[in-house]
Amino acid sequence: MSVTRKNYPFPEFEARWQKHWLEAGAFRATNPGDPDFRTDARKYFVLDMFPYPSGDGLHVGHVEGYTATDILARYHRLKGDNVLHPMGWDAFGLPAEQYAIKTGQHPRITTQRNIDNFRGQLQSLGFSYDWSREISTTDPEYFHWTQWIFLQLYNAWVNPTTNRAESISTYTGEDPDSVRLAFVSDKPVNWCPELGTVLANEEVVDGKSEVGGFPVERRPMRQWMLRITAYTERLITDLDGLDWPESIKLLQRNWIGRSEGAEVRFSLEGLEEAVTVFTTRPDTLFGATYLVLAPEHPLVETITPSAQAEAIIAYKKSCSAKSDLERTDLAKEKTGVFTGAFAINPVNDEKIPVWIADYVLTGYGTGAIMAVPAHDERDHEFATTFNLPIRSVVRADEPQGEKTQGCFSGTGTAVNSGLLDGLRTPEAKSKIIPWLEERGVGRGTITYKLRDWLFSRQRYWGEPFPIIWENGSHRPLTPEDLPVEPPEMEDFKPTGTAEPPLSKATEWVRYSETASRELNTMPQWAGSCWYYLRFCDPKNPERFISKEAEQYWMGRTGTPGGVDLYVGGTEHAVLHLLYARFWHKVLFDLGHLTTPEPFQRLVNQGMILGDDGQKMSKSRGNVVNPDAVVAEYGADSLRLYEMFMGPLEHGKPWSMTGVEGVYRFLARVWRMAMRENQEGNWVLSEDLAEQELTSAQRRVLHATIKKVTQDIESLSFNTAISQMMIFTNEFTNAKPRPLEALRLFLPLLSPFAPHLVEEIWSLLSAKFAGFGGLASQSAWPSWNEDYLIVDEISYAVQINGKVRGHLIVPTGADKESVEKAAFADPLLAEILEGKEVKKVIIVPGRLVNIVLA
RNA sequence: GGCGGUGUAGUCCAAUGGCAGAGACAAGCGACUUAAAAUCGCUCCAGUGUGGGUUCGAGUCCCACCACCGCUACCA
Repeated sequence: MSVTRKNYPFPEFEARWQKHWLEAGAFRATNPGDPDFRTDARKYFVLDMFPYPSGDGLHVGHVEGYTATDILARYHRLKGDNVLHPMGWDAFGLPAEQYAIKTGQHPRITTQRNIDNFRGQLQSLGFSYDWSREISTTDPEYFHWTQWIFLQLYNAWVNPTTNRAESISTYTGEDPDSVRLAFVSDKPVNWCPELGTVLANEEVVDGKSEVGGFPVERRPMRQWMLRITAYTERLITDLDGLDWPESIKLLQRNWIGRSEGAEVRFSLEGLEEAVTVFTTRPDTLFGATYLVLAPEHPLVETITPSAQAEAIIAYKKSCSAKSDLERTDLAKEKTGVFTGAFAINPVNDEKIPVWIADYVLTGYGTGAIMAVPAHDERDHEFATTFNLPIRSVVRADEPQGEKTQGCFSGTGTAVNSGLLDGLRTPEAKSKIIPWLEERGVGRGTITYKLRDWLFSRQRYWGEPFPIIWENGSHRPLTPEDLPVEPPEMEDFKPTGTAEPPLSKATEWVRYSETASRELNTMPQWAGSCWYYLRFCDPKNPERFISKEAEQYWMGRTGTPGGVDLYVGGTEHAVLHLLYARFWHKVLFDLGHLTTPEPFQRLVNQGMILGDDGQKMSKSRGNVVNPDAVVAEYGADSLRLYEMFMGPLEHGKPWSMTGVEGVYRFLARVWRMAMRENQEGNWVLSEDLAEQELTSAQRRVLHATIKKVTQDIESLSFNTAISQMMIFTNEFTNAKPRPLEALRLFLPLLSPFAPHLVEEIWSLLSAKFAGFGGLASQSAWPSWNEDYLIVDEISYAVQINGKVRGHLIVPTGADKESVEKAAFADPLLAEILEGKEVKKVIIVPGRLVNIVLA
């Protein structure tokens, strides 16, 4: 830390103002019904992705997003809005539990310590959160309602006629458990032996766990699932009405992975069973030269003649032995075995062989494909490896040249395809589907990549399920039984088997003589799926959110989303943001919410890189600790620097000298009002005076109000700061300095550097009029366009687009007089000597372009 | 491999299709100072990754390529 004297005395006042704001409740949002609720104010709900309180503390990446939202929150307060700007903790999760296992400390203790640390760090940055609304997902008063929402899911189904969730009591079929939105499944799941838990598809990357990078294998286990697939269409179409980055919408659409195509039934030679395949290219049916089933396909045993049985069993064994990691590693080499069975192609009655291969996945489509090696790369590779026939049935529009070796997977014209010959690919598709349907051998259909959400984990540190098992069947607890708190346990280590750690709490597990509790817990995502709702009404003991609070904070007219602005990192594009939308829609369908979408406007902050341009990491040694920056340069400098680095959405490298730059700027602002006297104390500057602004000063001031206002609205904080630097450069040396400039400027700076502004504001209010109260609660200034007008404008004079001279004309001159003035210029006359003018283009206020023949 | 994003001064970054520079960092010079720091003032530097195209006019729009970053990956 520097021992030199600070350029401005931030250590003397930053902590003081933080304390003052907190004690005064300066940033408290009011709900309808509160005594000081203002009915005339508009609501503004600006939300951060609440952090997981890790032991490492706050990262400069957190600070970036949190500063952006804090600026918006403070800006909207100054505009008079009722601003909801809350903070909380996503505190269940694997790292806390693993740390607890390592150190023997209960996760509740370490989590509480980390939360206290995070809260202290956030408060030291002056963020204007309404701390009276703080929540933690691990608090029983909070997860009470997480469990309640699970019961809503358990007790609901999506009625196919309305395509909306409703009470399970409206279901008239025989097996309600087959349609519940929360259900039990025995399908193969992602099991991570190292972590001792199962994981959602979204948590598995390259066959490894997203947390820790441990190998993940597939094995069948009894697990709770959430039927997110019932919402695929709405999760896609409702993206349209949201003000989100297109790239994030695209990520979600791709993750949901909608594919239009057809299912086609291939009968099997000598057998009653048939194989149904899914294809997006039914127009290539005539080019299908073999079928492939996934090794786990249920028909494999049935269709395999005894002669082949051994080879098939051996292959299946080798596949299941492979972890997902190995399967992806070996992606290039296609493997497979002929089953010995043959299928009949329904379009031409051709007899084609049936193979099994692990490049066909059991979970997608029907788990079986028709292979068209001439027009699908994977099929082509497989057919080449195993010497299977390749038949071309689509002619490319353009000759493929040398690439006769490869396959053509684009669209073109059907050939060698009987009734489809001569048709373009889209027409061929729409002709063959009705043809298949008429003959009962196929139908048009849509499949999705999105699978149901695996919702249970074999962990201790998570929400217990409000479920009881008795005689092998499950039933829900009632809302009166909530919350279900986890048992106090000394030993919460994973058991090393699929048996969850809660099984060791035998007292807790036993619910009655014959019934026992569900032993799994919910995944970390559960708590973050609805926390934004709880912020609206965090203390309500009766409901997860009151009707009034929900309608007020989440209601919007004309748009589907409730939260006005949501800022966070891209890493949640397909996890949290998809899960939260799903829960929100279920609660909406069940009548608990008024909007169909949770987040209207979403912004992703870019990643802050180390000063070497690399991702910050401990191993690279390029991590910047926000606490150290605050200690050396102050909270305002850190906030301002992170906003000045560049566009919010972009990745940008850290630069300590850049921090010094904004620090010097803040010191200049300080010296606009303050002067250091002989004794080395800061006193109000004698240059300050109630003085009329010059027209040049007034122009800069109002241009600054305009630019900062517009740039905050568009989240262009870096250019807003740049404009405030222009203002400061203009005014630091002005003598006398008009107080009016500070009255209007300080509120502009206060969302960015709130401590500094608050301090100057209070020092000025002691001596001058018009600075009363807190700067954080003053008013946002407005600008006057008239003050921005200048008397004369310089026009560029171009010949054929090249600048050749300049021209000063009075503001507001019409095109004709500008043109006249341009031609009156003797320099121009010289250049134009003997040339023919073809065209004159005049851009008002900017330039004259003379086009010569 | 696919998708998305970004390429502008030594560096970070600005520029509704209209004079490439708002701001900052770094560098240099000067003022103040016994000196230094701090502060103040001034100065320097690119024709916008490459190649085409559209246009009176392109950093900006279109096409192709290159580089870097991010996401995704046998999804039929």
